[in-house]
Amino acid sequence: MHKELSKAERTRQFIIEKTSVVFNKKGYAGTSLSDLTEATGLTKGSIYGNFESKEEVALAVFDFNTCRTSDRIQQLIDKETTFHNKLLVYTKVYSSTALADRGGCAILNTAVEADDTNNLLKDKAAKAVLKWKKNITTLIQGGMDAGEFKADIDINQSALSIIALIEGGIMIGKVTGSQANLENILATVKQLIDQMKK
Amino acid sequence: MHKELSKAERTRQFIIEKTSVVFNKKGYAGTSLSDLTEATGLTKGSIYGNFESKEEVALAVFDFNTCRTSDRIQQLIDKETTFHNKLLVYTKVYSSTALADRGGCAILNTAVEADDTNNLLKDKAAKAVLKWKKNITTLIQGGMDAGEFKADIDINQSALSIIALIEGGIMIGKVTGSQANLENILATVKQLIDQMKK
DNA sequence: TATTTAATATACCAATTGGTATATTTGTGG
DNA sequence: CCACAAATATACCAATTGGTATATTAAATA
Repeated sequence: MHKELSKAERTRQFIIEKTSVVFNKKGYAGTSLSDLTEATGLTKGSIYGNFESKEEVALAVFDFNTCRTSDRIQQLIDKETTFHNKLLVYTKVYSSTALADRGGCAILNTAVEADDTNNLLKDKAAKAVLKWKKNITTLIQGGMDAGEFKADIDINQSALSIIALIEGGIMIGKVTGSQANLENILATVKQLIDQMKK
Repeated sequence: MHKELSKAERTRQFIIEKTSVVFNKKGYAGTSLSDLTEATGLTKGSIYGNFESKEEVALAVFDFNTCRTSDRIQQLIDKETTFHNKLLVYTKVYSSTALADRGGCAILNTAVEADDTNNLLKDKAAKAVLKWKKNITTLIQGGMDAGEFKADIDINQSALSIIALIEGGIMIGKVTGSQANLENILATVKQLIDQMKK
């Protein structure tokens, strides 16, 4: 009889979860192996038994961090019935949790650090942005097809602008230590979405 | 007779200029003293003769990088006569140079890296954001006072949203390697500014 | 030009880095 | 409960890290 997850698979997952915050806060270059052993309580040997390199841990952690939030968002979107309300989920989610104690948005952190230094991480961040964009454009298109939204919306521009506002808003909110600044920017996202309605 | 700049002051400036790109690309944690000696052609002793620490170099480099762009932007703003055109400078500047080879926006890079790791750098980034915000609110207020803009504009929200769009846009443009994505987002900035007009 | 001072280089430091080979422990099927 | 394999820990490695004390060179001054 085999278990759902082997011991090794569980340890791998354990390492990913325990190091996800420190990687997101300190970045790839700023996180040392000591940080990893400290966060997990495991030794270097144990970590290198489950991962080839620090980079492989970071890549797995990025997937964990992004899936974590995108899964949660998708759940909330599925609950909503109108496309307008589905889109508004983004303003609500990031209003409540973005500045919490997990180090902010993994996509933003990874994209900014990796774009000139690490192609594997950069590619992952780019794919995450484009997947997010795709989700938004699908929702807008759905709203247009359903007659809920105007017919002349520039879908790409709208989707990219929503993402840019949210990511820029998180950066500004975190660095200025002001939730109010983030809320102000999310209000613009809401206006953008409201303007789509017929 | 004393020169404009002492030898030491000139060397200090030389170090700042030569290391500004590597700091902006690799980040504070990712930049080593070897990077600094390599970029300058000087030795560690020489660098530590002019700076107390790697951190002090990074702080000076941040000021250099931000002044560099803000000075250039201010020059372009001063040339314009209407407040509408003054605001539009931001869309034009970041369209042409943001993704160039200097590592992107120093404010964005520093804010994202430092917000959980280095308070001195974080404070500098926060002040730079707030100074930028102040410049924009002043321009919007000027446009309102001059009767150029509507009277019911939420100045803070507008200023913060313009910054968020630009910074988010730079992040997206760089990580996806697409100038077009950035242009799309800057088009939204332009729309926001256009909507202010009476 | 001689002297002093400022600027830079050399040579070192302990600590930490990412990584690995080997030993030990733990869990599991027969 | 034994044997085997998988998982983890120990003990090490060379290289690099940020930083410093001292020696050397260059520049200013008298």
